[in-house]
Amino acid sequence: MSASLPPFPTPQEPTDEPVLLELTSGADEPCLRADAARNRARLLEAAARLVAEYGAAGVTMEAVAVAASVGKGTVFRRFGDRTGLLMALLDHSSKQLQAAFLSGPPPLGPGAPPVERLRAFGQAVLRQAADQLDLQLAAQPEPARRFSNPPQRLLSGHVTLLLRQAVPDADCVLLAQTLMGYLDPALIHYLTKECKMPQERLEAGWIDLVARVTRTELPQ
Amino acid sequence: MSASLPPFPTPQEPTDEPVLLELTSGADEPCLRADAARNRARLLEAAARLVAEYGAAGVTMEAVAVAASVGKGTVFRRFGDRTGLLMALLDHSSKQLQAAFLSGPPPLGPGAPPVERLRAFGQAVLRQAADQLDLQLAAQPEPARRFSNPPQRLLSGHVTLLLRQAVPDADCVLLAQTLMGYLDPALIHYLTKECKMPQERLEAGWIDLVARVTRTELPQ
DNA sequence: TGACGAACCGGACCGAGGTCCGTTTAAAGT
DNA sequence: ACTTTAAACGGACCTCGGTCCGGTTCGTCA
Repeated sequence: MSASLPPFPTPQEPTDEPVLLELTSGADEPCLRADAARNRARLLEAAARLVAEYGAAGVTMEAVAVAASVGKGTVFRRFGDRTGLLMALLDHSSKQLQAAFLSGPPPLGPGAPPVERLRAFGQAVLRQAADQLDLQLAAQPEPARRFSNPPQRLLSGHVTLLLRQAVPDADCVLLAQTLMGYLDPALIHYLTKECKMPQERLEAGWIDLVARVTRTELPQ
Repeated sequence: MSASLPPFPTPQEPTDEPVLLELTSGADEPCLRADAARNRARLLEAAARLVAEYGAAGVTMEAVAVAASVGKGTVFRRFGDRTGLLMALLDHSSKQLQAAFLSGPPPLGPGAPPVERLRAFGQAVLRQAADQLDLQLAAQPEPARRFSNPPQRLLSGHVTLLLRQAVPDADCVLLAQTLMGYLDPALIHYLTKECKMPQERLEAGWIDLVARVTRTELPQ
């Protein structure tokens, strides 16, 4: 456990919370017209079917359009681009994770000391990446936007807050980005698929990394 | 300086060095036929011109082919794909950096203690990324290959070796990937361009990160 | 020098992402 | 019910990365 920090039963500091909230409540679906909503659902379902059958690589914008009996332009109007469509597919489990660490039970949610929450957070992200790896890889935006997309910012924002509690006088934004880098789907793919590392090693690596970054001792 | 570590005047451990060497001596240009070599040079020069004039986004495979008065197929035959061409453009400065940390003067090259070399390494990479940022971004391969490409592996391999000297009983491969994540061009772009962070903050962040990861004290 | 084969060349071709714009339609107001 | 209008629709169209294959050229060996 951490050395000089009292346990933190407080949910979060209210001063920093708005940052997260405004990112959480993305104005994703302002209120779609009836036909638009119907087509959106059709498209998502068709895309999910294609993923299940041919993998993420099989999700061609035109294929999705055809499978949903919808014009190609409609797909782009609704989701912006291919990345947007794939991220929409990931949205559900993404929201679940968010809820878990924003308001779920400890140690992931509020109530546990920050370092413990950090450990749980990494573990949760690593396990979510284990399934969905191909989809998360395919949903990765072009490099220039990898860090600016809302879900990514929400996650790193959360890590930043936890770090601020754990190591108040560090440059927590930079440290948070470093920690998030460890959870990059592309890295996880490389380590697990190409280097054949077992999941447990990645999780142990995360625990160790958190300890080093926060300058605390390893648990147990 | 580091606490319990003796200074390391030895260049590198010879046992691990082959790993780096085999990566360094990539069989890039086995010995091209005369016309092929000529076209290769033409293409690189044309590509560089296009970068200078329109930025990396202007480097279209066909545009390069036309500017070099060469068939489109030739571009692909020589460089494989767009990423290959852009990486070839970066190759020169990339090789320079390699030479600097493999056999250059300390603290970057052999002769300085590993933690000091790590600090110098990050600084060098950050500064090289500062120029060439657009090019390095554009040269980024698709996510699934970001970590498997030779230059990346050479860099992370070097960091791994340094870490093995600094923190022998850690999982240095994972720690090295973490450190490399901090030096990701996409992250640097996000932090400097979108978050407006000054270069100095990134460099200070690196120094601090190295200290935390190696569990040493900050210098000075 | 002449002939042979491997390497190279080039541009037609294909697939996929993304844009455009004329047409259709859902919903709100009269 | 009728008009209106902003939003949604759809598919032709464009660009660009990547492939393919028939024709050409370099280097070698006799």
